[in-house]
Amino acid sequence: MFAVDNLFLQINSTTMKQKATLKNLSKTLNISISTVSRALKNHPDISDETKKKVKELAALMDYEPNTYAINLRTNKSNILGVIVPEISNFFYHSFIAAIEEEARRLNYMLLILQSANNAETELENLKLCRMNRVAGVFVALTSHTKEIKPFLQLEETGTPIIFCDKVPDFEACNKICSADAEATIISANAILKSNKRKVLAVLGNIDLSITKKREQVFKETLENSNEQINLEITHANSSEEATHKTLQYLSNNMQRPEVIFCMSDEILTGVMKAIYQTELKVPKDISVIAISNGFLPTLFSPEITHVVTSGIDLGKLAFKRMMDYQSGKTFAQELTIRARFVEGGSL
Amino acid sequence: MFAVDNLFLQINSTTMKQKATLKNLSKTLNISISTVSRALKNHPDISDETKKKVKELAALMDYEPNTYAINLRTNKSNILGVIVPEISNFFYHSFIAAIEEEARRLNYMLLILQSANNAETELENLKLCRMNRVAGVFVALTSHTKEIKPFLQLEETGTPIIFCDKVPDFEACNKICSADAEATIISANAILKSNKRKVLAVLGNIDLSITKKREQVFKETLENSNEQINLEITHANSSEEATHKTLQYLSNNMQRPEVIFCMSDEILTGVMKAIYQTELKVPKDISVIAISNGFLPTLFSPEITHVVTSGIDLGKLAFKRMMDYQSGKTFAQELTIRARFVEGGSL
DNA sequence: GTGAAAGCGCTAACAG
DNA sequence: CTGTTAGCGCTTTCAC
Repeated sequence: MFAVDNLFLQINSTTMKQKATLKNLSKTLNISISTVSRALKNHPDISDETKKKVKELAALMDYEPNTYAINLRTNKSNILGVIVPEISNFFYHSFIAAIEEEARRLNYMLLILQSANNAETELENLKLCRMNRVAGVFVALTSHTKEIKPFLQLEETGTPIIFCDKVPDFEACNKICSADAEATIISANAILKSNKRKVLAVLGNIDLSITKKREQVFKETLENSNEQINLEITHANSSEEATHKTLQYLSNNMQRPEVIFCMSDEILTGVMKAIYQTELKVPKDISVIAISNGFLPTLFSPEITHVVTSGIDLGKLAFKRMMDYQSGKTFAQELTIRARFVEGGSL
Repeated sequence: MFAVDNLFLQINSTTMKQKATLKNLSKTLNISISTVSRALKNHPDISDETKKKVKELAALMDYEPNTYAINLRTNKSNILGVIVPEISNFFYHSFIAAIEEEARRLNYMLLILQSANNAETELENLKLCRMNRVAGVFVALTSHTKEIKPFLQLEETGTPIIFCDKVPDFEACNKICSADAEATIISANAILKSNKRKVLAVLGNIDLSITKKREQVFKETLENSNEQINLEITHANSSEEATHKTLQYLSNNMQRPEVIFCMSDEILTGVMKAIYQTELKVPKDISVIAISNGFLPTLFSPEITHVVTSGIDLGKLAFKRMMDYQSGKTFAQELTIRARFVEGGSL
């Protein structure tokens, strides 16, 4: 204690204002920088006495290692890149939140980047990841991404890339996907079981592969059922457009669908607004089923029957894959999050 | 061109695999590192010829500056810290999205950290900011934060701290707030104007200063109106609790409120669920008004009349303040985002 | 057990 | 106009 008090005085008068660095610590203690460095990391070579001395002073001076120096020296970082088309989206939002939680637990930091659903911005984001020597990157591709070479190139230099949700076709890479087909099949089967025969499917941007996939599977499932289904399909690029399109179908009393399938949360909000604008009651006059991230359908009354593909689950699994990669399992692997049916009162 | 081709061959055979650094560039070009560095930054001293040569090679070798080296050398970074109690919250989410957008525009990167509404985690987050030599930090305090000294200390070392939304009482610091009182007054006045006299106010966690403030202002505004108002107040710590509490009031037919005031989006979702569980119709049987971030009220039908305090506006203003700070305006300043009344059909 | 020394990639005085 | 030099703070080999 006495020694420390002594030091304190000394520091107060001369070095207090100095930034605590290994060099400064070593100077005040009159030992070498390397010894200080080792002591702080509990290197076995260093005597307990020295360790104690060093650590006490370090605490006193609020020593904090300079991450830039460390990263420069070791040529790596504990930063993980996360590149998503957009943050303001239920799915990606919970995806990021899940990764954030895991990252914090395991002492990683996150560089969160959104591509504004723009392939060029995405490339820039990748560059930012490179420049920051990230330890790995999670990426959900934009719908316009044609070229994944830059990603694979980065991976070749030893930086793990985990493609999430929106993944490329190319096989030899790590992918974490939602069970899109499964979710769609579950939805279609629920509709079949409900015995409604006039079906309206409101889908997203027609250019997105996820839209194409869901459309195809949805159609097939209904067709293969041997039931006489009257299926209408429409596409909307936004919640507003979904409202608009849906209203057209609802206003035509002859053709009015008995059940509406919404392929996403965004579509669902649009569709529900359309329904509210009519006098139709759910589920008496019209039924609704959606594929969703899980939160939104519970806001309505009755709650909307939906199939969950969870961004949280996806984020957690992606993170786990990243950690496995970091510990050597670098082979390509495709993992899938299962879909889950959630009974609401809307079907 | 010939020269470049030549270089290419040379690179291909010997240096291609090397990481592009100033050193490597300088070696291949037989000029000094500093000249390369200057050429790349368009330093006026350097001849156009040299600049051209250097830039061509840099492009060819995919040169990317090492941010760690730069930050170490210059002892600063283009990273801004963002510390919020939680991301999964309409308000903070849009707050972050707004900052993200501005940051991207001005070439800053974001270190997004959530404190899980825990003062200790918040302190750790601050430490992460320090360790990363962030150029500034935006912070929305947790409701448990008692001690803001660590923040002020960081500011003393030259790192701007902008307190946002949940700000400390201490005056001598930069704050960006929503006009809480104003939003509450607008809500209360809307209720007074509606001539409903049985009012239920559903508020958030009673320990939060924002709750106290809104409660106090709400009460005062109603009291000062000289109208005979029958006001009930209840508190809920979660959406679920809000549902539960609201149901108790709704089930009692004698006492049933005519209008419900929801102090936040979270509360609003809970209250609406409760209403849905009864046979009551909005606004015929019961009216609703909320203070909100703007998105959620539009999901219901009729849309909920609300007062917007926008996370986006707050984020944008906070970012602007940060930039002003960076360019020298370091004096303490308190800025306020005005509230905006949005007519829905629920009152 | 401890220290000396080299170097990660870059910037910025200073010197020509 | 270009080069030399001295670090930023840290890790790590090698030597004692």
